[in-house]
Amino acid sequence: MSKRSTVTLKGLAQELGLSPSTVSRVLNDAAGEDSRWASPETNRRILTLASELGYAKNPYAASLRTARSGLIGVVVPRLQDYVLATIYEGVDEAAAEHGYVAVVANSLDNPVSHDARVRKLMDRRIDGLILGDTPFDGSTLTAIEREDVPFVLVNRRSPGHPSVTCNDYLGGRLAGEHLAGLGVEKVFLLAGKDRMSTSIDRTAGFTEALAEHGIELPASHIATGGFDAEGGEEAMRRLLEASGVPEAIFAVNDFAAIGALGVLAERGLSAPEDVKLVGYNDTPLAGGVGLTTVRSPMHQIGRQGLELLVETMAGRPVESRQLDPELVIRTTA
Amino acid sequence: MSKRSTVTLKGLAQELGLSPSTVSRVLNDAAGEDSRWASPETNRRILTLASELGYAKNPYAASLRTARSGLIGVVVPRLQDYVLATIYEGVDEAAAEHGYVAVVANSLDNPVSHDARVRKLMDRRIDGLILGDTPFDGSTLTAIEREDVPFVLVNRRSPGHPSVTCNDYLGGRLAGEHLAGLGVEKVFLLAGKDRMSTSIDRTAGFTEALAEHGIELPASHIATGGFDAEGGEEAMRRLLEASGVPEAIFAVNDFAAIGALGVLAERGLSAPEDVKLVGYNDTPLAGGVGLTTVRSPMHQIGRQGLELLVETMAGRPVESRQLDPELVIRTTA
DNA sequence: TCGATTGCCACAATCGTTTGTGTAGAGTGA
DNA sequence: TCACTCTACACAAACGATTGTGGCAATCGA
Repeated sequence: MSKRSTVTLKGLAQELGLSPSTVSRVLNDAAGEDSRWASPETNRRILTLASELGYAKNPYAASLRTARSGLIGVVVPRLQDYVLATIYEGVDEAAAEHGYVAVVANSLDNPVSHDARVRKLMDRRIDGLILGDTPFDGSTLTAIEREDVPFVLVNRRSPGHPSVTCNDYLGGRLAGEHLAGLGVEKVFLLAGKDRMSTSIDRTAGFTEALAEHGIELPASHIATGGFDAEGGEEAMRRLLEASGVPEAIFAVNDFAAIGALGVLAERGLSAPEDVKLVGYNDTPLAGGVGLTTVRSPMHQIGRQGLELLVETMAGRPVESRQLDPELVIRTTA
Repeated sequence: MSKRSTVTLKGLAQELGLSPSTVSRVLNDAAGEDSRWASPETNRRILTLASELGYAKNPYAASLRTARSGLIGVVVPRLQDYVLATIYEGVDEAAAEHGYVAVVANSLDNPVSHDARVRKLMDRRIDGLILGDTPFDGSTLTAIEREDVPFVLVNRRSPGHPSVTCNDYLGGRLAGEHLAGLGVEKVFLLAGKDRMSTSIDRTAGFTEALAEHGIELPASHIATGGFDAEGGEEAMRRLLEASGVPEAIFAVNDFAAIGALGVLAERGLSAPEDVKLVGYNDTPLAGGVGLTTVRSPMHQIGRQGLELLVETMAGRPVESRQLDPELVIRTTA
């Protein structure tokens, strides 16, 4: 714990009367105390002096030599979004366990911004990339594939690329089954951003489950929009305007659901009395307002995303994972 | 845009028939096209070839030589918190403008975790540090002051250290004045975590404003707790249990306010009919549920925090800044 | 016309690690 | 006893930039 660690490998070696190479090998050996690179006695001396002097390797010198940075880039649409923030926490946690440090960037779901952010991360010589903002068609991936940095997708999937996501199709089904079980007939769907697998899959699962129960979902009962409260409000207003009041609503995102709830309240409508409402993700606020919702394993998605990435970085073949969601029944449906 | 940029400074120089030093100076000169380090002709040749080949300097080699990393560390209690996520976005944005890249870490408001995260950032040789999790007494700062890395506080202040915060005292006053103007007498305060300036200052401003209107706030009407929905629920329950139903409530955080709203709803109480409610920060959800709240300039706090940091890194003297909040009246009060 | 300046550029040391290659001595087996 | 294999290290060459120093022409001032 000295002033701004100025203790170097060479310094250590000198102090110990050893050569830097030996000290380096011992310090880097995972075996630690009983590294095979030096005598037990020497091992001990190196380790203790290093910790005494608070030696911390200069990551730049090391990276320069090894051409590995120990950095993992993460790009998300927006960190303000609780869902992505949670996923990132999972990534960060797992990254730390594997000795990496994660660096995030917001793409705002804007291709230009996306490319700029990715480039900036590349310039930092990241060892791998985790993408949380990839559309279903994978259109933002072309620039990345040209460089040959390993990457994996999280939250949103795109066919042909390794990803870890929630099983959104199943999630949609859970919501559909539940609502169908409630005996409703006229239902609205706040579908989120089209082109994203989260929307596409949840929508597919939902409509299919409804169909199996003889409930049909005309296009006029579906509205796309943002995944946030504002997006939910807006979509809700449009549907209300065009098709009147429904018996039930499925919003593919809790925030959108809460936005919808606000709009309903304006009209003097409340859930579940006037209309059943189910959301998606189970964010803390859902608990706060008693929202019935589909819980997605956000944190796990992040963790496993990172793990999948280290696999691909190690050159091992990987396959995408889908984590199961779970229906959480509260009061709104 | 070649494969994983393997083009180096030396390579560029060779290609151009120049020495690396010249190329380096020109490339690093902010003057760009008309750098004074080489002839106009040479300047042009260097710049164009560099961009043609997609040359990106190896930041590790550069950092090794210059002992500057271009990295700014940011530690926040939790990125899941919308407020901190927004502040971070501000930091990140301003950092990019100044040529830095920001790296975040969650401390969870846990001293052990805090120290570990800071250490990890230090090991990465960050050039500066932005702290969003400092308690009023500055107790988490001792380890940091020992190293001599420049740092600034954001969101929460601590006397004697440079910080940029919301003028929370004023924010508290705004809430107090507003509620007093509504003619209420029995009011509750959900004060958040004690020991944090955000709580302390908002509480002080609020109670003083009330006092000026002859309204007193006994200790039994104040509850501390987390800054999230859960914390708000819990605190609300305790107060309700101990002191009955109030006429008004000020929660120092929107999420806590929404949590309280949920608890009120359970009891069949609603705002503003049964009880007036005002929150703090003006997060998007506040708009969604019609919450009257004090808007704090979160994004700006982040931006200016970074700017204050670059000032101190440049060795210039700085002083703390307090940004003014603004009352946003919606429906709950 | 001559010394001084300026413009333009090259040399070479250096930052702190990592890692391929050597090597002296101790131990081992036949 | 001899040829070998280990053990336990040391040497030295990278990695890719930055930067102090220096040199050679051309130009300038007086």
